[in-house]
Formats: sequence, structure tokens, C-alpha cells
Amino acid sequence: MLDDRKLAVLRAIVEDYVSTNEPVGSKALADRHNLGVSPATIRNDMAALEEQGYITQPHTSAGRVPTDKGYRLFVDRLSQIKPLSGAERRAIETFLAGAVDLDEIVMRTVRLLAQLTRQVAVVQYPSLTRSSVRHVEIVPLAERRVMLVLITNTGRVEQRVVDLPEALAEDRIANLRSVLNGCLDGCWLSQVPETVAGIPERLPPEERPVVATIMSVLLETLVERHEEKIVFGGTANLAGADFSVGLRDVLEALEEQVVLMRLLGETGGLSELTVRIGSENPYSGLRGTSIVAAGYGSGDKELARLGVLGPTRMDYPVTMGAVRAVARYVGQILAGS
Amino acid sequence: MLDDRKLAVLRAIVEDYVSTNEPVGSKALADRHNLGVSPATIRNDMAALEEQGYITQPHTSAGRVPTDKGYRLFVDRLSQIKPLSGAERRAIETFLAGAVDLDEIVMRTVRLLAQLTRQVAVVQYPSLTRSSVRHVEIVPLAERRVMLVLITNTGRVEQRVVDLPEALAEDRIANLRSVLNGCLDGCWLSQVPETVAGIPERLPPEERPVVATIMSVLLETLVERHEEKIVFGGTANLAGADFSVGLRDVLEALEEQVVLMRLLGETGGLSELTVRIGSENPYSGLRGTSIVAAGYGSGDKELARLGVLGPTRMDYPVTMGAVRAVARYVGQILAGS
DNA sequence: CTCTGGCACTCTGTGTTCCCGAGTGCCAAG
DNA sequence: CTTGGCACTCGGGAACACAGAGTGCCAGAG
Repeated sequence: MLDDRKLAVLRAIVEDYVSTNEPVGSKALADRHNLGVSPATIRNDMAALEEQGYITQPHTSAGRVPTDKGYRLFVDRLSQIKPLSGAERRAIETFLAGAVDLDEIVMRTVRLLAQLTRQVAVVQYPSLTRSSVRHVEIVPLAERRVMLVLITNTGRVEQRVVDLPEALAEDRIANLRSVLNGCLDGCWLSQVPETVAGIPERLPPEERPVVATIMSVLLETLVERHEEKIVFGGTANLAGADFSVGLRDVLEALEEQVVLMRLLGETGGLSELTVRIGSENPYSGLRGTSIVAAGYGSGDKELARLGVLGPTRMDYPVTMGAVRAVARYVGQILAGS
Repeated sequence: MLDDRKLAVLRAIVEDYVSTNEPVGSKALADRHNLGVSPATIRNDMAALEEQGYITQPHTSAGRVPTDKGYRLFVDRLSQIKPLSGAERRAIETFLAGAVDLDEIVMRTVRLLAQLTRQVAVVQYPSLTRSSVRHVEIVPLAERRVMLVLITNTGRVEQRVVDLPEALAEDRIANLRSVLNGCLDGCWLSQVPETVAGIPERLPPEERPVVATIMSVLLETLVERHEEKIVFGGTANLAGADFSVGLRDVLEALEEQVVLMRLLGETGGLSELTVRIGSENPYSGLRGTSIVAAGYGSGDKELARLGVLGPTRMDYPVTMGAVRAVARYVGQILAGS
């Protein structure tokens, strides 16, 4: 159905179209790539490719443009992920290593991705549920008010003010603190609910009302923040590109956490690349854009995802290379901190 | 020089131009506003206004458009800040009250401002230096590694990992923690450096190397983060507007923390409005945009600033009303939490 | 059966011209 | 100082023609 030459033609069309942003015709193809055949032959192949929906022509007498299906074939079978240059790798490493806390790691990652790919970068904070407790802290603020601070092994810090049913003296707090940490330290966040359930029994009855309050806030923190935090950047890169769909829709989608979450998608394996091309993605406002995403994590556990969003007409090999590389480096940095 | 009627004409021009986005001519003015004079008279006034640089015409035979100077006069003398409706006030209140921690307060504020004004919202996190210490926490992570957590009275939490010169047992940490908090609790952040300097003397000599390390990180946290964190949102609102300068420049400026800082500007009094119109603002990429900003804070101390950025052609009275109202409410919320 | 050159055809984009209308500036009269 | 009248200017849209790129198809050659 699609012999080798037709595939080569498709590849050439994608590459040319990506670099020139203009529909590509048979003559131009014959000139720029030495396919060893005449324009007429290429025309026949193009007709076949169009027949099967891999390319299309904007108007009757214009060149061809790849369809989403065409890009899909290109990504799956015709392209090789392009690794970064040594200089780029070093730049990434030093740039990320300079980060001093989680916020800054994430912020720098966004910048990095945006700069490297010249697209919009999207980075999800390391998932709460997939990390473990490093420390729980109870900080007295007032008579009947404390702040609960939860620190995870990924460096993430969650805080919540708790209003207590009764006043709580220093020594009781210290005691509570050590009990809590004794139970929860190193505990997988997903198992916190069960672990927490067993705690009241370990305490004298008079502590239970207070503990119950604190517990409920703690659990609430975990549940509420289940919708993970996502940041993005590099929107300036959108200004140049022209989307089939309005710029407005894209910007709106970016500001919807929920949409972003779904865009980054569910995981494949760790640093496995997910590519969503145009209409493949789940949000109608983003027809005309593609997403390249990967999971990142320390060790073998995927903590969260990151990726870039750009016009369907993007340089997939380069973008994929950059996303993969950044995902790996971020994983390393997180593991090392 | 500028009699009352000329001022009325200028006001009418600004209002019409803002609402129609088209150069406004003498006839249209005479029709829509009942100024009680004929178009010809208005033309004379317009000529005078143009002479003095308050308005200008895009082409020889088009209507007039306000200049930056014209908007300035309008804002200073011809307009009244438009208060929000009761419904809007209530909406703000309930929306902000639902926030559970500082991050969420800021995030919601951004959304609110963007939605209310249909412009880009910019919000600065409560300044570190202008708040006070609520608690310092030292959390052991590993043998020779602790996490330093600093909580301010505005609910802001700063964290930093510290590598120690020697191992540190639980009881020593507890001791250190209480000493630190004893000295620093309630301490104005700007005075932390001096306060900290006196601490080593209060400790036995063998603790001093460890304390020195921790101190230096603590100070570093304060200094480094002196460049305050700023977030923005509502960029989708830029899509409709047409800037004289490219959209790209605006988006780029927004992603530069430093530029944003300078845009929000230095403070006037608390919830005093600052308006920067077009070329008045310090960044060349933002010619064609105006900034309306205000300080917010709890009590009488300004903690940080917030504002919106939009095309010079914006509805100043409404925008100013919204910014002022939001600034006040955020202040209240911060004070109450 | 596949490739190639030739040829007629079909579009889009661009440049030109033309004209309408909105809006102005100026002037003379009220 | 205000007003109506009038000639003038200029931008923007409509109509039109044209060149160029690209196609599809066909018949002939390997």
C-alpha cells in the first residue's frame, strides 16, 4: 500500500513543511531532496498519500500539507528523536543544578523547556500521592491555632492552618509531633489515610479530639491537592505561530489547570514520550496544537509529567529530544536533592 | 487654556474611543453626547486639544484618538473611579474567602482580577522583608542534612535544605530550635540579620559551627528572595486586543520577573492607585500598554502590590475601581488568616 | 507495470485602479 | 465666539486582471 518511496515522500513533505511553513509542491520536493525520481512520479505518490488521508491540499492548486494522520505516521515510523548537543546538555545541567528549592526547580524547568523548544512549556509539580512523607511539623501560632506543615521526599511543602477545639501547650505539641512523625515518617503518601486511622489508639483519650481535628485537616490536604499544581511558561513563543484555531483558545486552555492535566495525559513508562497530535488531543479548543509530554521521576517511580505544547506543524524530532532530555535531568536533580 | 468645554470634549473622546475602538469624529461626538454645541465648534476645540498634544489623528481625514497625555489628563482630572456593584463585591469576598493557603489566595486573586477587568492580572506575593517571623523550624532529613523552614505572619513559607558540617542529634536540634524561635519569633524580617548576629553568644561554643552554617543559609534565604515572587494570569484577554506593539513583546515582558516588579512600581500609600500610561512606563516593550496598580496589606503596612496590564485604550474608571477593591479585600483576607 | 515529459487547467495572491464616504480645515456670516 | 457651508484629503473596500505555482491526466518509453 505504502511502499518505501511513498514514505520517503511523506517524510520529505513533513520536513519541508515544518521548516518553510508553506504547502510543498512536487517540484520543490524533487529539487530539495534527491529522491531520484521526477516531479511527475512524486505527484503520483502524493495523490496516493492524499487518497489515504496522510496529506491534503489547502486549495486545488497549492502544494500539499500533512494531515494529523500524516504527522502521526511521521512520528511513529519516519523520524528519529534527535538528541541534544553536548553544549545543550551541559547548559541544562548547570542551569537546573542552580535551583535551590522545589519551586525554583520547577520554574527553571519551565524556562528551560520553553527556551530549548521555542514552544510553550508545561510542568506539573511532583505528585503528592506518589511521594512519601519526610516530616510532619506542628507549629503553634496562637492559643488554639496551629500550622500543619507536611514535607515530602520530593521537597514539596504543604501547609495548612488548623483551628483547634481546645488550647494546646508546648509539651503536648511536642509529644504529638513525635507521635505523628513516628507513625508517618517515610510513609507512602497514598497510605497515609490508613496509617493515620490507627493513630488515635496510641494516644491517651484526652488527646483524641485535638488529634482528630488535625488528622482531618491532614487528610483534607492530601485529598484536595490531589488535583496537582501545574505551571507553564514561554507563551511568548505563541505570538509568532499562527494556529488554525485562535490564539485566545490556546491561552484559555493553558490557564485551566484541569485541561492542562488532561493534556499531559496518563503515563506510559518513565520518560516514555507521549505525543498528541492536533485532533488527537482531548480538548476541542486545541485543535491545531500538538503536545509532546514525558513523565519524570527519581528512581523508577514516575512523580509527575512535563511537556510542551505547540502548533501541529512543529519539529517533532527536536522537540521530542528536548523533552526527553529535560525529563531525565529533572529526575536526576530531584533524586539528588 | 483649556476651558471646561474643551475638557468635556476630551472626556467624550476618551469615552467614545474606549468603547468603540475607532477614531472619533466631531459629528459623532455632537450626536452621542449632548454638549449643546455644533460639530463645527467641536472641531475648533479638537484642533486646540491636538495643538496641545492631548489627541491626535491617525490619518489626515480620520477622527481623533487620545494620546498618552490625553489619557493622563482624563485619569487625573476627568474621571471618577467607578465602584463595583454589590453583587461583584460579594462575589469577590466569597471567592477569596474560599482560599486555604497563601498560594491559593494569590492564585485566586489573579483569576479574580483578570476576570473582573478582562485584562492581564499581576500579583506580587507578600513581601518577605516587610513581614515578621512567625516560626522557624529545623527538620532533620538525614545524618548531616536538615531542612530549614521559615514561616511568616503572612502565611508565606520559605524552605531550604542545609548541609551541615557535622551530624546533629535530635536533642541538639530541639535545643537549637527553641533558641532560634526564642530569638526570632515575632521579629521583623528586616531585623533578622542583626538579631541573628547575637545568637552564637547564647550558645555553648561547640554548637557554633553548626549554627553558623544554618544562619548563613537563613540569611541567604532572605537576601536571595528579596527579588519577590510574582505571578500573572488572564493572558487570554490579550488575544482580542490589538497592541500598537507586538503581542510577543507583551508576553515576553510578563515572563520577566524583574520587568514585572518595576511595572508594579514603588508604592504610594496603601491602596493608593498607581496608573502608568503607555510611554510613561519604564519598559520599552510595553509602549501601548497601561498599568493600573495598587498596594495591598494587612493593617496599615503595605505588604506587596497587585495590578492589571492592558492596552492604553482601556476603561480606566472601571479598571481602577476593580483594582482598588481587590487590593482591599486581599488585605482583609490576609489580616484575618 | 512504472516512470517521465508535456500540456491544459485551476486556483490564490498580488498589484492596480477607482470610487465612496467620513472627516477635516477654513471662511464668512450671525 | 459660534455656526453652517464648502472644498479637500485620504483610507479602505470592490472590481479586475494577471502571473505563477501546482495539479491531473495522458501517451510514450523503459
